[in-house]
Amino acid sequence: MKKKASTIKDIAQALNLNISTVSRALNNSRKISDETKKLVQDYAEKVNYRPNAIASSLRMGRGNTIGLVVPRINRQFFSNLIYGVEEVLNSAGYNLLICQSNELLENEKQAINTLINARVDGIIISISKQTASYKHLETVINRDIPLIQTDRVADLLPTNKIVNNNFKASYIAVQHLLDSGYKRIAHISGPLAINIYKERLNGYTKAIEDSRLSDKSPIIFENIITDSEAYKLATGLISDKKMPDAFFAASDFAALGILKALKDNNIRVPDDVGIVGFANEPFTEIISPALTSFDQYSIEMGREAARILLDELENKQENRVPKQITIDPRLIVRESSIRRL
Amino acid sequence: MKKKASTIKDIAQALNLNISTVSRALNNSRKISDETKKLVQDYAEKVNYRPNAIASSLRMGRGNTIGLVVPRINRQFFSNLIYGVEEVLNSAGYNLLICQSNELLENEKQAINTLINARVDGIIISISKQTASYKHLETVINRDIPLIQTDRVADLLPTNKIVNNNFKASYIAVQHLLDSGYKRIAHISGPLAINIYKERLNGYTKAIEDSRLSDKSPIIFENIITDSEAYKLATGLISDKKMPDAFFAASDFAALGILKALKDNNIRVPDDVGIVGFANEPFTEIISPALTSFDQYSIEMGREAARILLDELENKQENRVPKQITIDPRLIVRESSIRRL
DNA sequence: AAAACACAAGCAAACGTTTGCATTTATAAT
DNA sequence: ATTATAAATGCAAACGTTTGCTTGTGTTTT
Repeated sequence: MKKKASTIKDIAQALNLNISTVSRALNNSRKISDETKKLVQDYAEKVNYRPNAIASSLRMGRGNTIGLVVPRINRQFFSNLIYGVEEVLNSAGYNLLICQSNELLENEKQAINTLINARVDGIIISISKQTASYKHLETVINRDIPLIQTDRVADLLPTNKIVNNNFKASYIAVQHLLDSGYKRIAHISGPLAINIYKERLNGYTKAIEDSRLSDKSPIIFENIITDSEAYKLATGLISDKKMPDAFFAASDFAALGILKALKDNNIRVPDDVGIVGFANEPFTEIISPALTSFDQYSIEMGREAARILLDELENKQENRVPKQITIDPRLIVRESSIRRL
Repeated sequence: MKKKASTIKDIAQALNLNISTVSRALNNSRKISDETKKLVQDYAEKVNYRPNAIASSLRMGRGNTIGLVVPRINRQFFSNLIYGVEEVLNSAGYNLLICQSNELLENEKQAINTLINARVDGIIISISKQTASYKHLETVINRDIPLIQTDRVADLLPTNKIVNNNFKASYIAVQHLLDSGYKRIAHISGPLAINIYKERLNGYTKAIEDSRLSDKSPIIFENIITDSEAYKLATGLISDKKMPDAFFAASDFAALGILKALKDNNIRVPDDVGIVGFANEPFTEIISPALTSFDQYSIEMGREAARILLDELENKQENRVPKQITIDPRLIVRESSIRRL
């Protein structure tokens, strides 16, 4: 004997009013007398009326929902991003539909599909490692669904973008190591298919080129992300006696692996070898020696992505020019890169 | 001159069919001839038809969407939880609507409201620090929306629950410290309004009682969560010369604060003082000495929560008895708690 | 006192699906 | 040839809102 949820129709019936009146009363329309409004609202309260957002969405043609696609929800960077997105979106009255691609293109396509079908008002995405074809994203654009790319972006797509200045940050990282007196600086890079790693690599290369070093040959190791990969790499370098005197790693985890390997082989950091990481993972300030790294303002990136999206939604105008917001990561100097002389 | 998205009505018109036929063809109903199916499906493909999930939801009375409410998306534990939930839900064809309460009851209520209005099929929640009144959750139950509580739960509410066995884990933590030869074991607790901290405290107390220690007086410090709070606490204990010889902290961050303070005061861990934390935060195995802690299987908890929910949704039956799934956290022994003799 | 005007409320269509039932057509059973 | 049966399609209502338009009152203006 469960009573089903009450609708405006029920209320109208009970109060001997028309549903349009009830609807307007609940939405505080000025066309309705205060008297009736109170009557309706009180009764709605009493019967625990909850507006059916689905019906409303259908009628209004929009659901106040934003879709978000990230590679992995539980990576610190992305969970911070989501945090920021949710914060802004929620206080603007939007809901957040979240999908993760697990770094797989197939899942990403699937997610985009779901979001389109759900008629989200906009989509924020950080593309997967595999994403090299952009057809699914073009579909989004063609449907006039505002699309914002963050962090990992497809440069060619004409969408708003929120990114870090990876090039500049890397350039600064190398300069910092040079300033500390290191001379043979290696770069540990990630999968170059992802633009951020490519950019960090470029920043590194340029900085080395621009340096006053006599030996300007870059030392690059690609596709190293986990600490164990880095550990192996560093161990190999030690036994091959090819140890550089500094590392700029494109990820903190890679930096950590290097650090562990060096410690295990009694090579002193920062005295013998300097290290700079990237992302300012929580552990960087906790380990010993604390790791120099870059704060990416991930929460703020999320907030900004949401803000841009809201702006686009609320000031709908023709022929917008896609803009790109670039945030400079902040170098956080810690022990691992300051040579005690 | 933008063409609006095509609907089954458009397809029906173009193909000179009835919309019901189109609908059935797209849903692969057996009532439709293969011929017509192919015709419809091909045409739908051609015009890039996307079913309007909102309309479908309205008609069907359900939207294949699950709501999730957590205190903070970007805490490791919760982002892992979400990861697990998303994984299971997504492959079962459900969408995930995420809200964070920011540890505020008001936000939590608001989130629940939104989710009810969105007519989600079920809700998974980890309640906020402030949540002491459960009216909003009762509303959910009264509306027959399946509700699953995880980790932080309101015991009195008759819902399914996925929890850690905090009592048992704490008991084991203390036993482990006793086995390592520590004799004055303190407990650093969190806000006791949250059940998990209460349970951990109880486990600690019981273990001390059950011990063979001559001095069985518990040493408890409440409401310490951040590492800086713990740092201050430990520093105070040192200057007051009231240092216990071991700490079991209800959070890794508290444990970290203690550890830092001890190191800064040249007290050796684990030789002079032992430490055990809780949650197995990523940093625990990275710092030196590595911190003994408890893995909570957070991803698996998320998966399990989602599974339970799906089960409840798919095998709808009257008078279900709410069940509680308890997961034993796993003690991960690291350096910080093994006394080298 | 008639015309003009607000104001409040009602009517009905629309959003895009799904689905029970009715109808048509082709096929099988008598 | 007639009827019963099955197969394929069409019709129309329903889900719960929102909103332009119409209608009915009572108040103001001339």
